[in-house]
Amino acid sequence: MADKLGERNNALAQKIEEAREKSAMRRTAHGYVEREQYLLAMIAASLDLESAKLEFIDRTQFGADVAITVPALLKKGSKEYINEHLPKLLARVQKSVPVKEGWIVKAEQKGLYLNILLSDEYLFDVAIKSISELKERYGETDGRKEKTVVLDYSHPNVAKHLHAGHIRSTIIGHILRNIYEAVGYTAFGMNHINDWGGFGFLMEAYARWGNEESGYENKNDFLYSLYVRYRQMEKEAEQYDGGPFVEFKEKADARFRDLEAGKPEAVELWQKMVAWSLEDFQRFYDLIDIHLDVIAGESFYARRGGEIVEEALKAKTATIEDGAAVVHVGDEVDFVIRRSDESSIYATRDLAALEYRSQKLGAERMVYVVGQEQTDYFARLFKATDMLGIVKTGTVLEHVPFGFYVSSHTKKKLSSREGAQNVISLIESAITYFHTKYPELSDADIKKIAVGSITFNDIKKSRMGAVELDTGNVQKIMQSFEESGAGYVMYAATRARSIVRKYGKPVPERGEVRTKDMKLAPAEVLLLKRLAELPIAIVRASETNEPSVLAEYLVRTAQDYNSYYESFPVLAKDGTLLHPARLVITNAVVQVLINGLRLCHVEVPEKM
RNA sequence: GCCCCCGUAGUUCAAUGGAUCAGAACUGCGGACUUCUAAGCCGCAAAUGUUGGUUCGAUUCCAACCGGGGGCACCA
Repeated sequence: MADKLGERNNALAQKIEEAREKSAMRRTAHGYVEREQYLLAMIAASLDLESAKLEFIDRTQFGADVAITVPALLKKGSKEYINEHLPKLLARVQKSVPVKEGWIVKAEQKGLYLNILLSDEYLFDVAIKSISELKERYGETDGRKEKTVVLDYSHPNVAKHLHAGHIRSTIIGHILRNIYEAVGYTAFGMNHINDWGGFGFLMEAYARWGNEESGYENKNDFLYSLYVRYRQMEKEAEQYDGGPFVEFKEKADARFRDLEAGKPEAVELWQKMVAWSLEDFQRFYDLIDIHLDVIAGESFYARRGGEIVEEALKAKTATIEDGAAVVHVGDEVDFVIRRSDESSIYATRDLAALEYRSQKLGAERMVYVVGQEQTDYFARLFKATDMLGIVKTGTVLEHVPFGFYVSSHTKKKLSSREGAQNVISLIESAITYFHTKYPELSDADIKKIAVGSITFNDIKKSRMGAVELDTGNVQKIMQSFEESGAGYVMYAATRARSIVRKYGKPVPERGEVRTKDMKLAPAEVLLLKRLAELPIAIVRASETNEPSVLAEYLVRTAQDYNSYYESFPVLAKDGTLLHPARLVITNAVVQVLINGLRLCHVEVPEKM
């Protein structure tokens, strides 16, 4: 394999492997945070209730802090559970160490639940302890340590512009990547750029109209103009039955075969064009400050894909139908894995990518963050993967779909032309908008607010829902970003931090807080339990592939804090400390909000 | 035609099959405030598309229907 394509792929393979090694080492070097360092897990462990479900409940409403149920027992019938098992459970809890040592003030049965009232001192102590000890790593857990996940997101198309859908994939994918890392995975974000399919057309177009290149400042715009031009020909061909497009297509297909064969001229031209597009996309990635671990486009997998198809045909797991290689993935459903002219198709490359990620990167889980319109495709791809034995047994393959950006006028998906409304200008508009509105803030803070508002807007609700954009009305779009919740959470964090900053001295250690100061007000009980929930929210977000779970949690936490802030002053006007415990809680709030927001790709500004 | 997703206050969204409250935000109406940042706080009003089924218990699961969106093989 001495051709240019082969050389290039070898170099890329090495880079991918290096990136993975680095990521795995980073994870193991700083160790994993054990689940048992957290409040609910500690209670469960000390009561020997591993299979039980524990959840925080409202003390003002239920007179208790934690409710316990045992789902396994519940299934067998509630009467049996309530009359037999629950009293036994209660007796066990009442004899346990936490009760003897006064961590649990009261344990009682209430209907289906075993309710536990914690002592204020214990609640304060444990919640604060884990936060102040773990600091920026508070929220992480070790549930998935030494597992590898590959996340596939962003995947723009070469020679086209990024559109709104790419933002969603990039943002949701990147945040999921952060979340997976927080639950212990070695996470690996891969940008599977479409840099292969349809390239024959582009190369033929370039051969014909490439001399117009100089008229374009942005080379990707030039490529896009080529795309538009041959698409136009194709459309006309559909209308007038062939025409000049027939010849164009023949030549284009020949060029694509040259490229797949690794012919130097073809590969060189292709590389040049891909670089033009990447340069353009990079502006977006830089602006939003999201950088995937590796860019390995479809081209990287094209060759191996061809071999996989051959092997499948030989093994008779794939057959030829109308000249194309297909896998029967269901009744009367054929999944095309190679075109009838024997060139590769996206499925060919996707199969090879699955194999690479499983065999070479050791991925135990693969997550595809791609729009909901491709649900059928991924179901078939995964079925075919299974039938051909492409990945190791037990590998989890998931398509994580998300809803479209829709026009708030028509409620319909933005057309690709509307979608092509420049993503970059959207971010720039946000920066201008916030600058005008809050002129006293620094450039750095404005950028944090603008980027944070955009990313949070994408994850504040469950990903399947459509995100409405008031197309053509920048002001309205900005308002929706402003109301997205990011500002609210950032604001809560900023004002909490300003209290800590104003105090100016190191925040007291929890050991320095006197027991009598740990007598908690209801708002503090609520807030501390909320703080203790961060790791739970992160785990749930990872299990459901739903960043909105974390976003919701952060908004609720900010709400609880804002409410607390109003009625519980920490410092006197001259800056002297009124109440040490409140300062400790405030400091913990700062840490929790910053940690949660960081996973959501939101940085807290210095000032708001 | 087949397949997928979504139907919850006027609007945009929450709610691992559970509690006495189906929670928020926006809008509307009404408040408080010379202590730490008002992008804030407090209060009032307002909702599970329809009909069945499973269950001790359904917004959640199942079926049908109604309404909205998306997809349907050699594009990605």
